[in-house]
Amino acid sequence: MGKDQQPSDTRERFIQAATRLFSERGFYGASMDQIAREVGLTKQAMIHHFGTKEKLYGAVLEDISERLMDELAKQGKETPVTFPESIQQIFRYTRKNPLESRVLMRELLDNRSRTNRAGRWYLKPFLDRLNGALKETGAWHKASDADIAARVYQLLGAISYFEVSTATLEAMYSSEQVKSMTEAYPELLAQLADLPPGG
Amino acid sequence: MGKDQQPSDTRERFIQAATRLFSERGFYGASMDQIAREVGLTKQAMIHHFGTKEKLYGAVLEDISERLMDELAKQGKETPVTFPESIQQIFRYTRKNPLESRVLMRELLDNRSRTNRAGRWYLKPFLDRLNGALKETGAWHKASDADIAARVYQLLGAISYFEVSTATLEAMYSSEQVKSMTEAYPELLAQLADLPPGG
DNA sequence: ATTATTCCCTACCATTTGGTAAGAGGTCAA
DNA sequence: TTGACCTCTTACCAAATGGTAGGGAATAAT
Repeated sequence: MGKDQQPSDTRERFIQAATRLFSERGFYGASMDQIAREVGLTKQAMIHHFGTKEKLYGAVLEDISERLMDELAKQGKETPVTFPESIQQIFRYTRKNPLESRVLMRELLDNRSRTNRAGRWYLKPFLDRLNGALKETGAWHKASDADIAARVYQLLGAISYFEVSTATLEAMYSSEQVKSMTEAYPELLAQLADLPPGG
Repeated sequence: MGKDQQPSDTRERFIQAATRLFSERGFYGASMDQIAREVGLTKQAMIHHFGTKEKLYGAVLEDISERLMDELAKQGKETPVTFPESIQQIFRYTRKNPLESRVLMRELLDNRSRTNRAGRWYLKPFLDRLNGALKETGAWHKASDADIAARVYQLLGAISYFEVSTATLEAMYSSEQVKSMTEAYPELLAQLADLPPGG
């Protein structure tokens, strides 16, 4: 937020560790002491940087949101890309950064109960950007904003859910099966992303 | 599990309260004291019935799994139903029972970190049943188990994710938009469920 | 040289956590 | 009537929780 926001390295390391622990155990399950010790500093050092646990968590979300935006920006820089490609890229990104998917998913779950005080929803710009991309796509020019948002959300849902549940899948099915599912998934996503709107 | 498993009413009430609080705050966020006070009894009374927090949680999962199976069984009783109809029914069910969706989603998230000791995965029969239903569908007869599981998982993912994130959606978009998205969603699901396998 | 600021520490603290110990009151069988 | 459960209670407990208070060392600004 305000301030100069120099990464300060230490701050960055706290955010990294917090991302890991929040992703594994959730907001309530991860303790400040744990996170700080992961970095090799004390809980109070962390409090010095972030103030409260809530604010630390906010910093983590902000960080994730930025990375997702960067990913999309990076993509569009050279070649104009299609919407399905964007979706596949997000999928690949979440595969490479599973921790962030988990934090995001948890945020959606916790959001309702934790006081949504700031009212600031860190992911909104990212979603708006995807919505815009879909709107530019052939059959979607005339689609309503709601239809567009629904499709985008469905795709993100499928992506997050897949990533998040991989561990469970592996416990239920053979790891070969999981592997072939994982490989087949981008194509499935692309199919769905290409599906024209409405019934 | 073992024992006679008489519902015992009190036990049932504990499970109900636990479902609510686990869905709102997750495994770590919900305290035994909170849950018990919700029922109007003491934490120790609850411990008497369930032993530990983990076991209480297990009972909650077991309960949810049973309800989902019942829902599918109820459906198939009179008319043979199509796979898309099953999916839509699950969607309607999760809409009516949002707490359970949330608990399920959280379970997927927590599963990895919490010692998956029992190795018992309460949802497996439910998933197997859906997989079976899809296999009976036209173009899916020859599809691989992995492809089938992938499709089922994608659909369940889209359903859970949608339900779970409704609160967040409402914070981001107008509630009218959310409403129309919600109404459009079953058709989207049916479309996806009808989509033939492979690329 | 001195002040202010940043970063991090030790020392606490009240509260809450999951869980144990021991027993009270009731029901039911022998 | 005795004794064995079952259900639920009060009384504890050690450990962990998020957070405060205050200071020490280094760096930067004056």
